[in-house]
Amino acid sequence: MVTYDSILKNIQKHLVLDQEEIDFFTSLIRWRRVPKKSLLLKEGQLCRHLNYVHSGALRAYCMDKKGKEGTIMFALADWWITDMYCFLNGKRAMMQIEVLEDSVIFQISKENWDRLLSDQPKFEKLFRILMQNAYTREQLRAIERLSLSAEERYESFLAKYPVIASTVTQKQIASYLGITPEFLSVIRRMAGGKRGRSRD
Amino acid sequence: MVTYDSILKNIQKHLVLDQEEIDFFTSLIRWRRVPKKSLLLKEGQLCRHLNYVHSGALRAYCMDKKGKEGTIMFALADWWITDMYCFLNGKRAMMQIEVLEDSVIFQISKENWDRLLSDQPKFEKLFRILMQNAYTREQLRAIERLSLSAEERYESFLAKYPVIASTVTQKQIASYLGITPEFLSVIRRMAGGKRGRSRD
DNA sequence: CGTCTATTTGAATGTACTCAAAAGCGGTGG
DNA sequence: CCACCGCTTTTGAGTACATTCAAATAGACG
Repeated sequence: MVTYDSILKNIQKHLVLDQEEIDFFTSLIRWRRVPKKSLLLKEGQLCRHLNYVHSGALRAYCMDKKGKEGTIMFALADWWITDMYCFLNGKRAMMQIEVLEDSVIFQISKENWDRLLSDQPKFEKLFRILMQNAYTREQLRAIERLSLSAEERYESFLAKYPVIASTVTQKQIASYLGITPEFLSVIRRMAGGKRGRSRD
Repeated sequence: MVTYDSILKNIQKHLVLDQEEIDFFTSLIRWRRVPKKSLLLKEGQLCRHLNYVHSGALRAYCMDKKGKEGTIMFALADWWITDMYCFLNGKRAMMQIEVLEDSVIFQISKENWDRLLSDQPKFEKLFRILMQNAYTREQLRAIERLSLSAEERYESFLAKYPVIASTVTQKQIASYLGITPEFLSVIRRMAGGKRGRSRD
């Protein structure tokens, strides 16, 4: 029913694998169905797994002391997601990972991840590339946060992640952009006004 | 005069190298003295090198359309710095890297970096770890930006990077935190006031 | 010593937030 | 199938946090 095609294709964008390596890799992962609204990771838990999203939608977020949510990332099909810092360092999670739509994920445990990297160092390259992509993405986000207005960040988000934008709520987008949902609503009204007027 | 000890020690925190690997690695890097106030990388240039700071201080920043600077990162002794996205993808730099103090750096060109990774895949692990550290650092920065006030972000910066804080100007710290130097000055006055009053 | 930039200070302004309430929308059970 | 419930989105008024601009002061460097 659920095959490893998606995750293997994702990996084989970066590595050439023989059958033995494929078998070893697949022996280390397990697939899980996770229902909408469930929490894949709760704050304070140990984060034991790295997750690949086969289908569905997840969101990682954290709470500030006033209870306001800050969305750290979204993960749709073909994305990897975990609380990376806690996964790597065996610390308790600072974030929660919430299931936005019924999803199917592949999980690799920290133990198996360590085994994968020590037994098959070839996979170092895969994770080097995934980490460098994640790094450059976060750095670009920091740059946009420093140099763009809330409205420009919203436009940039729509342009970069149109599929996410049409999957998640505005409240969630607002918490990713670092603004309130009320203010995002104002931004959308203003932007709509601009476009509307330009057609006169 | 300048030895490879510092960079080799940095690498050997993550990898065990034999003499041949050390020789190969050092054959791929060159050291450079760079004077204060010079630009190691200019916006629009191709970013051809990954830099390791042996001594001194560098800063990466970008300009928004109003000419306001946003500091992306600082790099003191024993840090790695480049415009990673452009280094990896051969794009023109979006950021500038400025020399804050007379510095000595080790550079590895993109060509040599590619060669290093293909000839000595062992180094994949090194860069996987450097990338994952950079990623988790940027992610934490995003979290703080989402959930902390300007004053709290400043306190966190002081706690995390005391050496940087005492090396660079307040203007530069402000541009890293995403606030104006005037407002940072107000924050410092208020914080000083708090500490002062608490001694009454 | 003079120049240049960083830092401080204050007033006026603007951007984004809080709070409250109404409207919209989706899901669920009767 | 419809009515209700809960959550999201919109709207507006008042407010707070942070910016801009201008000017004075302090520091660093040649």
